[in-house]
Amino acid sequence: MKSQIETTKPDPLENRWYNDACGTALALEFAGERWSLLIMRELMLGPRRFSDLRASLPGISANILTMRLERLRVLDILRRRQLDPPANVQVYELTPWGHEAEPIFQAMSRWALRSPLHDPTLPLTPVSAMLSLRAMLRPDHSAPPMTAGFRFGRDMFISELSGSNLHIRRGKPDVVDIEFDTDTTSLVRLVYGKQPLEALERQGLLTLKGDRAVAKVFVDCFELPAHVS
Amino acid sequence: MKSQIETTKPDPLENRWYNDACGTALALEFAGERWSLLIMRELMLGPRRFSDLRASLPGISANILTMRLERLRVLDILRRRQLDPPANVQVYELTPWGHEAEPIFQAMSRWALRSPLHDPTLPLTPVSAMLSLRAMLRPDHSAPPMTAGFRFGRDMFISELSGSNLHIRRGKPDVVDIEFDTDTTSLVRLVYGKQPLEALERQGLLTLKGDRAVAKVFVDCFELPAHVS
DNA sequence: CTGTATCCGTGTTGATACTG
DNA sequence: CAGTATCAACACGGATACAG
Repeated sequence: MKSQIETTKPDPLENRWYNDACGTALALEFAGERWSLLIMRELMLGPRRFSDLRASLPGISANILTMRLERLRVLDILRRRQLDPPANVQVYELTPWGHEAEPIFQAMSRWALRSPLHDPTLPLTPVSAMLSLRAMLRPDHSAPPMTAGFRFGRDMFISELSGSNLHIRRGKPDVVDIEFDTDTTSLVRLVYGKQPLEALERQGLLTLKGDRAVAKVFVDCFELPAHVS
Repeated sequence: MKSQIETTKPDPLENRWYNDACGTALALEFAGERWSLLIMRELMLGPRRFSDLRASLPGISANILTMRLERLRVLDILRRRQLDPPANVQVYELTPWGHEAEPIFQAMSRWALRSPLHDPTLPLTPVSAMLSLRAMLRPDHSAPPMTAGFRFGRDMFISELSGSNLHIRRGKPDVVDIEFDTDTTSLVRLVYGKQPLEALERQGLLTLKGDRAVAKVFVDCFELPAHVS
């Protein structure tokens, strides 16, 4: 069929699945293959290494991850970068345009979490837990600006809440108003399950530093969408 | 691996691809298979028949369409409905929750169309053309409220522009301020390519009814996002 | 005519093992 | 650690046949 000589490495760009000028179809051609969007999600809060990604995406196999990364790279959604010595490792990071995909994740989350099939006890990566906060920030909350730190083992984040904006970056939470040291599932139970802070602390699932009242104000800024039917 | 006896009809619900509490992963389990989102897109502006869908989704095969429809039905994203006599045909229509997926399409479109790989000359279905108008409505436009009708052969729509809202429904455009009789590609050239109305009319690609000045105001309410880099 | 089911060739996916 | 190679299983798309 193709008049073109077959190349050893198939060009990811000529693989057009849908022949459609529609933006949705185009997005699906870019990132509609299995795993692609989840890889992008894991990169939304900063560069990651190959093995980080593999560990965060339970079930993906190495060859598929390689293929997806290569395709996303060719499409200019992400880049591969060699870290300066002495680290000297390579990481994958989103391009500015890749970062602009975040509204897709927010729209998908807000829609899908309304299903009664959502199971909040399933595991969650630190990145998706943090991104979910941004997606589920109540537009009508009235909390004052504050900073909150999160420690999920080695993964640490600093978030700055200010009005309808929640800025998130990786980093050791040094000077923050409140700091949670926990795992992602417990954070979900606290923030979305409205499980009492004290109960989680008593079970040893969460440690809070900072003002307890401020922490409760923070938690109340977030809300899962209501289930359908 | 599975301790369960295999059923003749595999339950679409037990097919969990990603084991992840993240909303994005859940959305991808619901609608991440090939074609699913495009089927939903085609239903966003009203019920369609099996053969309508098949014709709108060039490349899908009948068995795949059947499988996707069944899965979306079980998930309560769409329903199958028997039209009253004398029509007596069955149609597929989104549930209210299915309709709530529209922000996903908007986010995907706005993101993907910024790629230089977007080819606006590819074919476009009437539904995606109309939906794109809603996605690409400039938030800062200052046009007064107006109604615009669209005829793409048998597919007819009425849109009501009012501030930042563009309501769209199927229907014969009877009492509208302006009416376009054209094909989707020409509409794209007019609205996003900013090709002059008169040029398209001269080529016989478009017929306008109503006030020409109003039509130009309408067209200027829409804008494609700028390409990256 | 509308929609569904079955068969089959092909390409994609993913688990395992392996290499620089 | 960061991938590559191999191979089996599955999903896809096309054709065809079937049912209302």
